[in-house]
Amino acid sequence: MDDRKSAGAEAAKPREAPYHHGDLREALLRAAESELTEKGVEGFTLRGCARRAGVSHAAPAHHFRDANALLTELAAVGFGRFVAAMRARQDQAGDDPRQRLVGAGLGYIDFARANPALFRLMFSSFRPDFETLHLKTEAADAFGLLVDSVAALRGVDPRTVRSAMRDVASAWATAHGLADLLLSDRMAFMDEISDGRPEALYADIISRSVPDRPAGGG
Amino acid sequence: MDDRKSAGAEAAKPREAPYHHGDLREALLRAAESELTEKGVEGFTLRGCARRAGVSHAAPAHHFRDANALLTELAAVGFGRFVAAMRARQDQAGDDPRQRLVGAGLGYIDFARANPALFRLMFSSFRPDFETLHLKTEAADAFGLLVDSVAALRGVDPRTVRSAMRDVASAWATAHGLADLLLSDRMAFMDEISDGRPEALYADIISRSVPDRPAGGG
DNA sequence: CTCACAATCTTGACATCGTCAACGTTCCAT
DNA sequence: ATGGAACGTTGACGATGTCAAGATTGTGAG
Repeated sequence: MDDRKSAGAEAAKPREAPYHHGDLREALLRAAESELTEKGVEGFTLRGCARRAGVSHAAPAHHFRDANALLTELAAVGFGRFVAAMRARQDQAGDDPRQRLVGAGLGYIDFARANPALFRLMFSSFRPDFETLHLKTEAADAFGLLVDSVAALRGVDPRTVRSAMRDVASAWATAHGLADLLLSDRMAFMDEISDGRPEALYADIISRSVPDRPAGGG
Repeated sequence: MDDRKSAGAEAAKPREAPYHHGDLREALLRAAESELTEKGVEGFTLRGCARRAGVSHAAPAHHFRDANALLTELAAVGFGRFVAAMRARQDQAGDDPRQRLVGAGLGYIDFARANPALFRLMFSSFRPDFETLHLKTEAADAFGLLVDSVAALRGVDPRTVRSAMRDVASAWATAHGLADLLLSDRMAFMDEISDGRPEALYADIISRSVPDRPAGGG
Protein backbone atom coordinates (compact mmCIF):
# COMPACT_ATOMS: atom_id res chain seq x y z
CA MET A 1 0.00 0.00 0.00
CA ASP A 2 2.28 2.74 1.23
CA ASP A 3 5.80 2.19 -0.03
CA ARG A 4 7.32 4.89 2.08
CA LYS A 5 6.01 3.66 5.39
CA SER A 6 6.51 -0.09 4.94
CA ALA A 7 9.96 0.38 3.52
CA GLY A 8 12.60 -1.12 5.79
CA ALA A 9 10.52 -3.92 7.24
CA GLU A 10 10.02 -7.24 5.46
CA ALA A 11 10.01 -5.38 2.15
CA ALA A 12 12.69 -5.46 -0.50
CA LYS A 13 15.76 -4.20 1.34
CA PRO A 14 15.87 -5.34 4.98
CA ARG A 15 18.74 -3.01 5.79
CA GLU A 16 19.43 -4.02 9.39
CA ALA A 17 15.81 -3.68 10.55
CA PRO A 18 15.12 -0.11 11.65
CA TYR A 19 14.06 0.54 15.21
CA HIS A 20 10.60 1.56 14.11
CA HIS A 21 8.85 -1.12 12.13
CA GLY A 22 6.78 1.25 10.03
CA ASP A 23 3.70 -0.89 9.68
CA LEU A 24 3.68 -3.13 12.68
CA ARG A 25 -0.05 -3.13 13.16
CA GLU A 26 -0.72 -4.69 9.77
CA ALA A 27 2.30 -6.94 10.08
CA LEU A 28 0.93 -8.22 13.38
CA LEU A 29 -2.41 -9.00 11.78
CA ARG A 30 -0.67 -10.99 9.07
CA ALA A 31 1.49 -12.70 11.66
CA ALA A 32 -1.58 -13.48 13.75
CA GLU A 33 -3.24 -15.17 10.83
CA SER A 34 -0.18 -17.32 10.18
CA GLU A 35 0.03 -18.17 13.85
CA LEU A 36 -3.64 -19.05 13.88
CA THR A 37 -3.39 -21.16 10.74
CA GLU A 38 -0.39 -23.12 11.96
CA LYS A 39 -1.18 -23.50 15.66
CA GLY A 40 -4.96 -23.25 15.71
CA VAL A 41 -7.06 -21.11 18.02
CA GLU A 42 -5.98 -23.15 21.03
CA GLY A 43 -2.28 -22.93 20.23
CA PHE A 44 -2.31 -19.26 19.34
CA THR A 45 0.34 -17.19 21.07
CA LEU A 46 0.86 -13.44 21.23
CA ARG A 47 4.58 -13.85 21.65
CA GLY A 48 4.58 -16.07 18.60
CA CYS A 49 2.98 -13.26 16.59
CA ALA A 50 5.63 -10.84 17.81
CA ARG A 51 8.36 -13.26 16.74
CA ARG A 52 6.81 -13.69 13.31
CA ALA A 53 6.67 -9.93 12.91
CA GLY A 54 10.30 -9.68 14.03
CA VAL A 55 9.66 -7.51 17.08
CA SER A 56 10.01 -7.98 20.81
CA HIS A 57 7.36 -9.74 22.83
CA ALA A 58 5.91 -6.53 24.28
CA ALA A 59 5.74 -4.54 21.07
CA PRO A 60 2.19 -5.62 20.18
CA ALA A 61 0.88 -3.83 23.26
CA HIS A 62 1.36 -0.50 21.48
CA HIS A 63 -1.11 -1.55 18.79
CA PHE A 64 -3.50 -3.93 20.54
CA ARG A 65 -4.58 -3.70 24.17
CA ASP A 66 -4.04 -7.43 24.66
CA ALA A 67 -4.09 -10.74 22.83
CA ASN A 68 -7.87 -10.82 22.64
CA ALA A 69 -7.94 -7.39 21.04
CA LEU A 70 -5.66 -8.66 18.29
CA LEU A 71 -7.89 -11.67 17.79
CA THR A 72 -10.93 -9.42 17.75
CA GLU A 73 -9.51 -7.35 14.93
CA LEU A 74 -8.45 -10.49 13.08
CA ALA A 75 -11.97 -11.86 13.36
CA ALA A 76 -13.30 -8.57 12.00
CA VAL A 77 -11.19 -8.70 8.84
CA GLY A 78 -12.13 -12.37 8.66
CA PHE A 79 -15.81 -11.47 8.45
CA GLY A 80 -14.97 -9.06 5.66
CA ARG A 81 -13.40 -11.84 3.63
CA PHE A 82 -16.24 -14.12 4.66
CA VAL A 83 -18.74 -11.78 3.03
CA ALA A 84 -16.54 -11.58 -0.04
CA ALA A 85 -16.50 -15.38 -0.33
CA MET A 86 -20.29 -15.49 -0.24
CA ARG A 87 -20.61 -12.67 -2.75
CA ALA A 88 -18.22 -14.44 -5.09
CA ARG A 89 -20.44 -17.52 -5.19
CA GLN A 90 -23.51 -15.39 -5.65
CA ASP A 91 -21.96 -13.56 -8.56
CA GLN A 92 -21.44 -16.82 -10.39
CA ALA A 93 -24.91 -18.03 -9.46
CA GLY A 94 -26.82 -15.84 -11.88
CA ASP A 95 -30.13 -14.15 -11.18
CA ASP A 96 -32.29 -16.92 -9.76
CA PRO A 97 -32.93 -15.97 -6.11
CA ARG A 98 -32.82 -19.57 -4.93
CA GLN A 99 -29.53 -20.22 -6.66
CA ARG A 100 -28.20 -17.03 -5.13
CA LEU A 101 -29.23 -18.07 -1.65
CA VAL A 102 -27.63 -21.45 -2.21
CA GLY A 103 -24.58 -19.59 -3.50
CA ALA A 104 -24.31 -17.69 -0.25
CA GLY A 105 -24.31 -21.02 1.55
CA LEU A 106 -21.63 -22.46 -0.74
CA GLY A 107 -19.52 -19.35 -0.14
CA TYR A 108 -20.04 -19.90 3.58
CA ILE A 109 -18.58 -23.38 3.17
CA ASP A 110 -15.83 -22.19 0.84
CA PHE A 111 -14.61 -19.76 3.44
CA ALA A 112 -14.73 -22.28 6.25
CA ARG A 113 -12.70 -24.83 4.32
CA ALA A 114 -10.20 -22.27 3.07
CA ASN A 115 -9.73 -20.68 6.50
CA PRO A 116 -10.51 -23.34 9.09
CA ALA A 117 -8.73 -21.72 12.01
CA LEU A 118 -10.08 -18.28 11.22
CA PHE A 119 -13.58 -19.71 10.92
CA ARG A 120 -13.16 -21.30 14.33
CA LEU A 121 -12.04 -18.01 15.74
CA MET A 122 -15.08 -16.27 14.28
CA PHE A 123 -17.70 -18.80 15.31
CA SER A 124 -16.43 -21.03 18.08
CA SER A 125 -14.20 -18.92 20.27
CA PHE A 126 -15.00 -16.62 23.14
CA ARG A 127 -11.80 -14.65 22.70
CA PRO A 128 -12.94 -12.09 20.12
CA ASP A 129 -15.08 -9.37 21.68
CA PHE A 130 -18.20 -8.97 19.57
CA GLU A 131 -19.05 -5.71 21.29
CA THR A 132 -16.07 -4.09 19.58
CA LEU A 133 -17.41 -1.81 16.87
CA HIS A 134 -15.42 -3.09 13.90
CA LEU A 135 -16.17 -6.75 14.56
CA LYS A 136 -19.77 -5.96 15.39
CA THR A 137 -20.40 -4.19 12.11
CA GLU A 138 -18.53 -6.71 9.96
CA ALA A 139 -20.46 -9.57 11.53
CA ALA A 140 -23.69 -7.64 11.02
CA ASP A 141 -22.81 -7.23 7.34
CA ALA A 142 -22.45 -10.98 6.97
CA PHE A 143 -25.81 -11.51 8.58
CA GLY A 144 -27.24 -8.81 6.34
CA LEU A 145 -26.12 -10.64 3.23
CA LEU A 146 -28.01 -13.70 4.33
CA VAL A 147 -31.11 -11.71 5.19
CA ASP A 148 -31.02 -9.97 1.81
CA SER A 149 -30.69 -13.28 0.01
CA VAL A 150 -33.78 -14.65 1.70
CA ALA A 151 -35.59 -11.37 1.08
CA ALA A 152 -34.91 -11.70 -2.64
CA LEU A 153 -36.21 -15.23 -2.64
CA ARG A 154 -39.38 -14.63 -0.63
CA GLY A 155 -40.12 -11.14 -1.86
CA VAL A 156 -40.59 -9.85 1.67
CA ASP A 157 -38.33 -8.35 4.31
CA PRO A 158 -37.35 -10.97 6.90
CA ARG A 159 -36.87 -8.15 9.39
CA THR A 160 -40.62 -7.63 9.44
CA VAL A 161 -42.04 -10.95 8.24
CA ARG A 162 -41.59 -13.77 10.68
CA SER A 163 -41.89 -16.66 8.24
CA ALA A 164 -39.06 -15.17 6.20
CA MET A 165 -36.85 -14.72 9.24
CA ARG A 166 -37.49 -18.37 10.04
CA ASP A 167 -36.12 -19.15 6.60
CA VAL A 168 -33.04 -17.11 7.48
CA ALA A 169 -32.56 -19.15 10.63
CA SER A 170 -33.06 -22.38 8.75
CA ALA A 171 -30.68 -21.59 5.91
CA TRP A 172 -28.06 -20.21 8.24
CA ALA A 173 -28.20 -23.19 10.58
CA THR A 174 -27.89 -25.61 7.68
CA ALA A 175 -24.99 -23.86 5.99
CA HIS A 176 -23.25 -23.33 9.30
CA GLY A 177 -23.72 -26.90 10.40
CA LEU A 178 -22.35 -28.21 7.12
CA ALA A 179 -19.36 -25.90 7.27
CA ASP A 180 -18.58 -26.64 10.89
CA LEU A 181 -18.87 -30.40 10.57
CA LEU A 182 -16.88 -30.46 7.36
CA LEU A 183 -13.93 -28.62 8.78
CA SER A 184 -13.85 -30.68 11.93
CA ASP A 185 -13.63 -33.70 9.65
CA ARG A 186 -16.80 -35.22 11.01
CA MET A 187 -18.28 -35.85 7.58
CA ALA A 188 -15.71 -38.05 5.96
CA PHE A 189 -18.52 -40.19 4.58
CA MET A 190 -19.46 -37.28 2.32
CA ASP A 191 -16.94 -38.46 -0.23
CA GLU A 192 -18.76 -41.74 -0.68
CA ILE A 193 -22.24 -40.31 -1.16
CA SER A 194 -21.56 -37.24 -3.25
CA ASP A 195 -20.93 -38.99 -6.56
CA GLY A 196 -17.77 -36.97 -6.94
CA ARG A 197 -19.70 -33.72 -6.84
CA PRO A 198 -19.74 -32.68 -3.21
CA GLU A 199 -20.80 -29.13 -3.98
CA ALA A 200 -23.95 -30.36 -5.66
CA LEU A 201 -24.76 -32.25 -2.50
CA TYR A 202 -24.07 -29.22 -0.30
CA ALA A 203 -26.31 -27.18 -2.59
CA ASP A 204 -29.09 -29.75 -2.35
CA ILE A 205 -28.93 -29.82 1.44
CA ILE A 206 -28.90 -26.04 1.71
CA SER A 207 -31.80 -25.80 -0.72
CA ARG A 208 -33.89 -28.12 1.42
CA SER A 209 -33.67 -25.69 4.30
CA VAL A 210 -35.86 -23.19 2.45
CA PRO A 211 -38.75 -25.04 0.82
CA ASP A 212 -40.44 -23.70 -2.28
CA ARG A 213 -43.61 -23.08 -0.35
CA PRO A 214 -42.97 -20.65 2.51
CA ALA A 215 -44.07 -22.10 5.83
CA GLY A 216 -47.23 -20.58 7.27
CA GLY A 217 -47.61 -18.43 10.37
CA GLY A 218 -45.76 -15.38 9.08
CA MET B 1 -21.02 -45.52 43.73
CA ASP B 2 -18.51 -47.22 46.01
CA ASP B 3 -18.75 -45.96 49.55
CA ARG B 4 -15.66 -47.73 50.73
CA LYS B 5 -13.28 -46.36 48.13
CA SER B 6 -14.52 -42.77 48.00
CA ALA B 7 -14.65 -42.54 51.77
CA GLY B 8 -12.14 -40.03 53.01
CA ALA B 9 -12.23 -37.69 50.02
CA GLU B 10 -14.94 -35.10 49.50
CA ALA B 11 -17.44 -37.50 51.04
CA ALA B 12 -19.06 -37.32 54.45
CA LYS B 13 -16.09 -37.38 56.81
CA PRO B 14 -13.07 -35.51 55.45
CA ARG B 15 -10.81 -36.81 58.19
CA GLU B 16 -7.65 -34.82 57.39
CA ALA B 17 -7.52 -35.90 53.75
CA PRO B 18 -5.54 -39.13 53.46
CA TYR B 19 -2.42 -39.20 51.35
CA HIS B 20 -4.11 -41.42 48.83
CA HIS B 21 -7.26 -39.92 47.42
CA GLY B 22 -8.99 -43.19 46.74
CA ASP B 23 -10.88 -42.18 43.64
CA LEU B 24 -8.89 -39.39 42.12
CA ARG B 25 -9.52 -40.38 38.56
CA GLU B 26 -13.26 -39.90 38.84
CA ALA B 27 -12.80 -36.83 41.02
CA LEU B 28 -10.60 -35.30 38.34
CA LEU B 29 -13.23 -35.90 35.71
CA ARG B 30 -15.82 -34.16 37.85
CA ALA B 31 -13.37 -31.35 38.56
CA ALA B 32 -12.57 -31.06 34.87
CA GLU B 33 -16.22 -30.62 34.02
CA SER B 34 -16.59 -27.86 36.60
CA GLU B 35 -13.45 -26.22 35.33
CA LEU B 36 -14.72 -26.45 31.79
CA THR B 37 -18.15 -25.11 32.69
CA GLU B 38 -16.80 -22.14 34.60
CA LYS B 39 -13.77 -21.20 32.51
CA GLY B 40 -14.70 -22.52 29.09
CA VAL B 41 -12.53 -24.61 26.80
CA GLU B 42 -10.10 -21.76 26.31
CA GLY B 43 -9.73 -21.04 30.02
CA PHE B 44 -9.45 -24.67 31.06
CA THR B 45 -6.50 -25.43 33.30
CA LEU B 46 -5.07 -28.73 34.48
CA ARG B 47 -3.77 -27.16 37.66
CA GLY B 48 -7.23 -25.77 38.26
CA CYS B 49 -8.64 -29.30 38.07
CA ALA B 50 -6.05 -30.50 40.56
CA ARG B 51 -7.00 -27.68 42.94
CA ARG B 52 -10.69 -28.51 42.65
CA ALA B 53 -9.93 -32.13 43.42
CA GLY B 54 -7.80 -31.07 46.37
CA VAL B 55 -4.55 -32.59 45.17
CA SER B 56 -1.20 -31.22 44.08
CA HIS B 57 -0.64 -29.91 40.58
CA ALA B 58 1.24 -32.99 39.42
CA ALA B 59 -1.14 -35.60 40.79
CA PRO B 60 -3.28 -35.83 37.63
CA ALA B 61 -0.29 -37.18 35.71
CA HIS B 62 -0.74 -40.53 37.44
CA HIS B 63 -4.21 -40.91 35.94
CA PHE B 64 -4.03 -39.02 32.66
CA ARG B 65 -0.97 -38.74 30.44
CA ASP B 66 -1.49 -35.01 30.02
CA ALA B 67 -4.18 -32.35 29.96
CA ASN B 68 -5.45 -33.42 26.54
CA ALA B 69 -5.90 -36.98 27.73
CA LEU B 70 -8.14 -35.74 30.53
CA LEU B 71 -10.13 -33.69 28.05
CA THR B 72 -10.35 -36.70 25.75
CA GLU B 73 -11.89 -38.82 28.46
CA LEU B 74 -14.22 -35.99 29.44
CA ALA B 75 -15.37 -35.68 25.85
CA ALA B 76 -16.00 -39.42 25.78
CA VAL B 77 -18.31 -39.36 28.78
CA GLY B 78 -19.86 -36.26 27.24
CA PHE B 79 -20.82 -38.22 24.14
CA GLY B 80 -22.40 -40.82 26.39
CA ARG B 81 -24.66 -38.20 27.95
CA PHE B 82 -25.20 -36.70 24.53
CA VAL B 83 -26.69 -39.94 23.30
CA ALA B 84 -28.83 -40.13 26.43
CA ALA B 85 -30.22 -36.65 25.76
CA MET B 86 -31.21 -37.63 22.24
CA ARG B 87 -32.77 -40.88 23.41
CA ALA B 88 -34.75 -39.03 26.05
CA ARG B 89 -36.38 -36.83 23.42
CA GLN B 90 -37.04 -39.81 21.21
CA ASP B 91 -38.72 -41.67 24.04
CA GLN B 92 -41.21 -38.87 24.47
CA ALA B 93 -41.68 -38.55 20.71
CA GLY B 94 -43.77 -41.69 20.31
CA ASP B 95 -43.59 -44.06 17.37
CA ASP B 96 -43.71 -41.82 14.33
CA PRO B 97 -40.29 -42.13 12.67
CA ARG B 98 -40.26 -38.50 11.60
CA GLN B 99 -41.09 -37.29 15.08
CA ARG B 100 -38.39 -39.54 16.43
CA LEU B 101 -35.81 -38.14 14.05
CA VAL B 102 -36.86 -34.64 15.00
CA GLY B 103 -36.65 -35.75 18.62
CA ALA B 104 -33.03 -36.74 18.13
CA GLY B 105 -32.37 -33.26 16.81
CA LEU B 106 -34.12 -31.63 19.74
CA GLY B 107 -32.08 -33.78 22.10
CA TYR B 108 -28.98 -32.62 20.23
CA ILE B 109 -29.98 -29.04 20.99
CA ASP B 110 -30.99 -29.85 24.55
CA PHE B 111 -27.55 -31.21 25.26
CA ALA B 112 -25.77 -28.29 23.67
CA ARG B 113 -27.70 -25.73 25.67
CA ALA B 114 -27.39 -27.66 28.91
CA ASN B 115 -23.65 -28.29 28.46
CA PRO B 116 -22.30 -25.49 26.30
CA ALA B 117 -18.65 -25.85 27.25
CA LEU B 118 -18.73 -29.62 26.99
CA PHE B 119 -20.42 -29.37 23.60
CA ARG B 120 -17.68 -27.02 22.47
CA LEU B 121 -15.07 -29.46 23.67
CA MET B 122 -16.75 -32.27 21.78
CA PHE B 123 -17.31 -30.47 18.49
CA SER B 124 -15.09 -27.43 18.23
CA SER B 125 -11.83 -28.28 19.92
CA PHE B 126 -8.74 -30.02 18.67
CA ARG B 127 -7.66 -31.02 22.16
CA PRO B 128 -9.55 -34.29 22.53
CA ASP B 129 -7.93 -37.11 20.60
CA PHE B 130 -10.61 -38.86 18.57
CA GLU B 131 -8.30 -41.76 17.88
CA THR B 132 -8.54 -42.76 21.51
CA LEU B 133 -10.70 -45.86 21.71
CA HIS B 134 -13.21 -44.75 24.31
CA LEU B 135 -13.93 -41.43 22.65
CA LYS B 136 -13.97 -43.02 19.22
CA THR B 137 -16.61 -45.57 20.16
CA GLU B 138 -18.79 -43.14 22.10
CA ALA B 139 -18.76 -40.70 19.20
CA ALA B 140 -19.57 -43.54 16.83
CA ASP B 141 -22.54 -44.47 19.01
CA ALA B 142 -23.90 -40.94 18.71
CA PHE B 143 -23.54 -41.10 14.95
CA GLY B 144 -25.19 -44.50 14.99
CA LEU B 145 -28.26 -43.13 16.74
CA LEU B 146 -28.69 -40.59 13.98
CA VAL B 147 -28.20 -43.19 11.27
CA ASP B 148 -30.75 -45.48 12.89
CA SER B 149 -33.29 -42.69 13.13
CA VAL B 150 -33.01 -41.97 9.43
CA ALA B 151 -33.12 -45.68 8.67
CA ALA B 152 -36.42 -45.97 10.53
CA LEU B 153 -37.84 -43.05 8.61
CA ARG B 154 -36.71 -44.14 5.16
CA GLY B 155 -37.01 -47.85 5.62
CA VAL B 156 -33.55 -48.46 4.23
CA ASP B 157 -30.05 -48.62 5.69
CA PRO B 158 -28.19 -45.35 5.12
CA ARG B 159 -24.95 -47.30 5.29
CA THR B 160 -25.80 -48.88 1.96
CA VAL B 161 -28.28 -46.46 0.39
CA ARG B 162 -26.75 -43.18 -0.66
CA SER B 163 -29.91 -41.11 -0.67
CA ALA B 164 -30.55 -42.08 2.92
CA MET B 165 -27.03 -41.20 3.97
CA ARG B 166 -27.55 -37.83 2.35
CA ASP B 167 -30.52 -37.41 4.64
CA VAL B 168 -28.28 -38.23 7.56
CA ALA B 169 -25.85 -35.53 6.48
CA SER B 170 -28.66 -33.05 6.02
CA ALA B 171 -30.36 -33.70 9.34
CA TRP B 172 -27.07 -33.72 11.20
CA ALA B 173 -25.87 -30.48 9.65
CA THR B 174 -29.15 -28.75 10.44
CA ALA B 175 -29.34 -29.88 14.04
CA HIS B 176 -25.68 -29.16 14.58
CA GLY B 177 -25.86 -25.74 13.02
CA LEU B 178 -28.84 -24.82 15.14
CA ALA B 179 -27.20 -26.05 18.31
CA ASP B 180 -23.89 -24.37 17.59
CA LEU B 181 -25.38 -21.01 16.65
CA LEU B 182 -27.76 -21.05 19.58
CA LEU B 183 -25.09 -21.60 22.16
CA SER B 184 -22.79 -18.99 20.70
CA ASP B 185 -25.71 -16.58 21.08
CA ARG B 186 -25.81 -15.81 17.38
CA MET B 187 -29.54 -16.40 17.09
CA ALA B 188 -30.94 -13.93 19.55
CA PHE B 189 -33.61 -13.06 17.01
CA MET B 190 -35.10 -16.51 17.55
CA ASP B 191 -37.08 -15.21 20.49
CA GLU B 192 -38.96 -12.76 18.29
CA ILE B 193 -39.95 -15.23 15.59
CA SER B 194 -40.77 -18.33 17.58
CA ASP B 195 -44.13 -17.20 18.95
CA GLY B 196 -42.98 -18.24 22.38
CA ARG B 197 -42.49 -21.82 21.27
CA PRO B 198 -38.86 -22.06 20.20
CA GLU B 199 -38.83 -25.84 20.24
CA ALA B 200 -41.61 -25.97 17.70
CA LEU B 201 -39.51 -23.77 15.46
CA TYR B 202 -36.42 -25.93 15.95
CA ALA B 203 -38.53 -28.98 15.13
CA ASP B 204 -39.85 -27.34 11.98
CA ILE B 205 -36.36 -26.43 10.80
CA ILE B 206 -35.01 -29.89 11.51
CA SER B 207 -37.95 -31.49 9.77
CA ARG B 208 -37.29 -29.48 6.61
CA SER B 209 -33.87 -31.08 6.33
CA VAL B 210 -35.42 -34.45 5.50
CA PRO B 211 -38.29 -33.92 3.05
CA ASP B 212 -41.23 -36.31 2.87
CA ARG B 213 -40.17 -37.43 -0.57
CA PRO B 214 -36.69 -38.90 -0.51
CA ALA B 215 -34.37 -37.19 -2.97
CA GLY B 216 -33.49 -39.26 -6.04
CA GLY B 217 -30.15 -40.72 -6.99
CA GLY B 218 -29.82 -43.25 -4.17
C1' DC C 1 3.16 -61.59 59.15
C1' DT C 2 6.57 -58.99 56.69
C1' DC C 3 8.64 -56.74 53.44
C1' DA C 4 9.90 -55.37 48.95
C1' DC C 5 7.77 -53.46 45.03
C1' DA C 6 4.24 -50.89 42.63
C1' DA C 7 0.91 -47.39 42.76
C1' DT C 8 -0.09 -42.97 44.29
C1' DC C 9 0.82 -38.27 45.71
C1' DT C 10 4.05 -34.18 46.73
C1' DT C 11 7.70 -30.98 46.01
C1' DG C 12 10.61 -28.52 43.10
C1' DA C 13 12.29 -27.12 38.78
C1' DC C 14 12.10 -25.53 33.86
C1' DA C 15 10.55 -23.30 29.70
C1' DT C 16 6.81 -20.62 28.02
C1' DC C 17 2.98 -17.53 28.25
C1' DG C 18 0.35 -12.77 28.92
C1' DT C 19 0.86 -8.57 31.01
C1' DC C 20 3.05 -4.60 33.31
C1' DA C 21 6.56 -1.09 34.35
C1' DA C 22 10.63 1.25 33.17
C1' DC C 23 13.49 2.73 29.80
C1' DG C 24 15.63 3.66 25.01
C1' DT C 25 14.84 5.42 20.29
C1' DT C 26 12.73 7.91 16.65
C1' DC C 27 9.32 11.05 14.68
C1' DC C 28 7.16 15.40 14.28
C1' DA C 29 5.07 19.77 15.45
C1' DT C 30 6.19 23.94 17.33
C1' DA D 1 16.34 22.59 17.50
C1' DT D 2 13.94 20.59 20.69
C1' DG D 3 10.71 18.51 23.55
C1' DG D 4 6.78 15.63 23.85
C1' DA D 5 4.41 11.77 21.77
C1' DA D 6 4.65 7.53 19.43
C1' DC D 7 6.97 3.32 19.02
C1' DG D 8 9.99 -0.51 20.49
C1' DT D 9 12.99 -3.07 24.03
C1' DT D 10 14.30 -5.16 28.32
C1' DG D 11 13.21 -7.20 32.52
C1' DA D 12 10.10 -8.85 35.82
C1' DC D 13 5.88 -11.17 37.78
C1' DG D 14 2.57 -14.80 38.46
C1' DA D 15 0.53 -18.71 36.10
C1' DT D 16 0.67 -22.86 33.23
C1' DG D 17 2.03 -27.85 31.45
C1' DT D 18 5.31 -31.14 32.05
C1' DC D 19 9.22 -33.67 33.99
C1' DA D 20 12.27 -35.63 37.64
C1' DA D 21 12.97 -36.99 42.27
C1' DG D 22 11.38 -38.03 46.67
C1' DA D 23 7.69 -39.34 50.16
C1' DT D 24 3.80 -42.25 51.41
C1' DT D 25 0.71 -46.04 51.13
C1' DG D 26 -1.39 -50.35 49.26
C1' DT D 27 -0.47 -55.21 48.16
C1' DG D 28 1.00 -59.67 46.95
C1' DA D 29 4.72 -63.25 47.38
C1' DG D 30 7.14 -65.64 50.61
